[in-house]
Amino acid sequence: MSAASEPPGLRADAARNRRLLLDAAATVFAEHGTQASIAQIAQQAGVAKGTVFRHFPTKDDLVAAIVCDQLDHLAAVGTRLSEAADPTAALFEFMTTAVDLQSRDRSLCQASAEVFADNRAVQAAADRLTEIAEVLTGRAQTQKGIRDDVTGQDVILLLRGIYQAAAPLSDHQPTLWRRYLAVVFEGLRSPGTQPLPLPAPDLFRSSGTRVEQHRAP
Amino acid sequence: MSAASEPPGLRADAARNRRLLLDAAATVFAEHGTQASIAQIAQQAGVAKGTVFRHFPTKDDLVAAIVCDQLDHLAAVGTRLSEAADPTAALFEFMTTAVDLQSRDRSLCQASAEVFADNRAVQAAADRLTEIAEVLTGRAQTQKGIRDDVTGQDVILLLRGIYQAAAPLSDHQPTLWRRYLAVVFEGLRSPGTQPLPLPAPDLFRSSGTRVEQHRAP
DNA sequence: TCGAAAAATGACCGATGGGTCATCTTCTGC
DNA sequence: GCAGAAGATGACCCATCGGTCATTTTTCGA
Repeated sequence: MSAASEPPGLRADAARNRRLLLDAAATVFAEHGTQASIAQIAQQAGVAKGTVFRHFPTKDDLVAAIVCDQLDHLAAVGTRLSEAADPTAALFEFMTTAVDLQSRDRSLCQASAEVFADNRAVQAAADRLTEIAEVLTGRAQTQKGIRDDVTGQDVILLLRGIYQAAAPLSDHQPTLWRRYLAVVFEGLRSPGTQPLPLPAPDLFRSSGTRVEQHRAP
Repeated sequence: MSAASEPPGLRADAARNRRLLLDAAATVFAEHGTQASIAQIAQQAGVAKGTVFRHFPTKDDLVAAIVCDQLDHLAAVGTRLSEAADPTAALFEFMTTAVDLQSRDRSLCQASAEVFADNRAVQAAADRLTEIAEVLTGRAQTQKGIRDDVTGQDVILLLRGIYQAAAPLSDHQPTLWRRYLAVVFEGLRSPGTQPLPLPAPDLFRSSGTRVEQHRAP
């Protein structure tokens, strides 16, 4: 996808190594999270450490490339589902896919909160994803499938929560998240006993630039 | 509480420093999470680094002490609420308190998944807390306040998820978690459109020993 | 085929952070 | 108020990790 597409003018060996690196990073980050070391990824790719930094100036750049790919993949799924016949079922399927993806890739969930609130590319990918979630949510609301005081942004944030709820037991019960997805979706379904407290989160200022969300550790 | 209670036979200065250390650690871990360094805590306590290791042989021991205190505090709140007149409201208040505590203490949520699945003391405290959650949940179910196919363990895990959903925006909207607590509680309320998928998680084997849950990174 | 540019390499650097230990300080029982 | 034990100190050790760079290897157009 976007980050994985080779920049033009690369020498043959460079292009090959770049692919190897992206594949290796995806694998290693998925399993060990973003705290995996550059050395680990270099080894997995069968390449020297210096080569990693030739392709990605900092570790964050590499993580960002991987995470953007995942977010774009999810956005593509969402786009496809936004034309489904049953909008509420489509939203549920979107959420299922998203949490499942998180459960298979430890880096995805980390990146959404950690270092990348201030990374341009990740921000943009996250915004695209939120946009799709907004569409899916809106369609389900039109169908009266879910309560109308939740937003796409709410849905995105809840995806993170659902995965994290089950995460402590993920080694033991890898699909436990389905249980909590069901609870949350039930909560989204009908207009509840009362409206939700607090306004929905809004990541955008009137100017269109994103609000700072988080400080890097 | 348990971990904070001074072991007997300590010299006066040792006892004083131990208190200073526990207070400092609670403060620093709450703000910066468990990745805060020992040096940082020593400085906050006004004590040399070596002193920290005299009182707590490893960093994990110190983190465990702090986390146990927090878990026990929460368990105490739960115990008090388990005698409330309105069990469903009591459960909701328990959950509110728990998520609020997480939002004020970054270490609490980290510790529940990270290094401490295999720490005796933390495990025991978590078990005590789960026990209380079980009672609160059971009472709310008897009152028909929440669906009867959720368990106290589910509630504990969901607490983590609720906090984590709002965490990416916690700097910007510190009480956003109330919104997602409302969604989840709505999901817990009445018997939904269908029973929850998957059996509830069960941390205990028939022997009573806890199942291994997570590998340390 | 050859030579220059591009890329790969891996030893190296500096910062960080957990943990140790010889030495100095403080407490406490007598 | 003294002696010896308990405790505090901080310099030090070592492993890890992100990142750099001089040197060597590979590519590829002419």
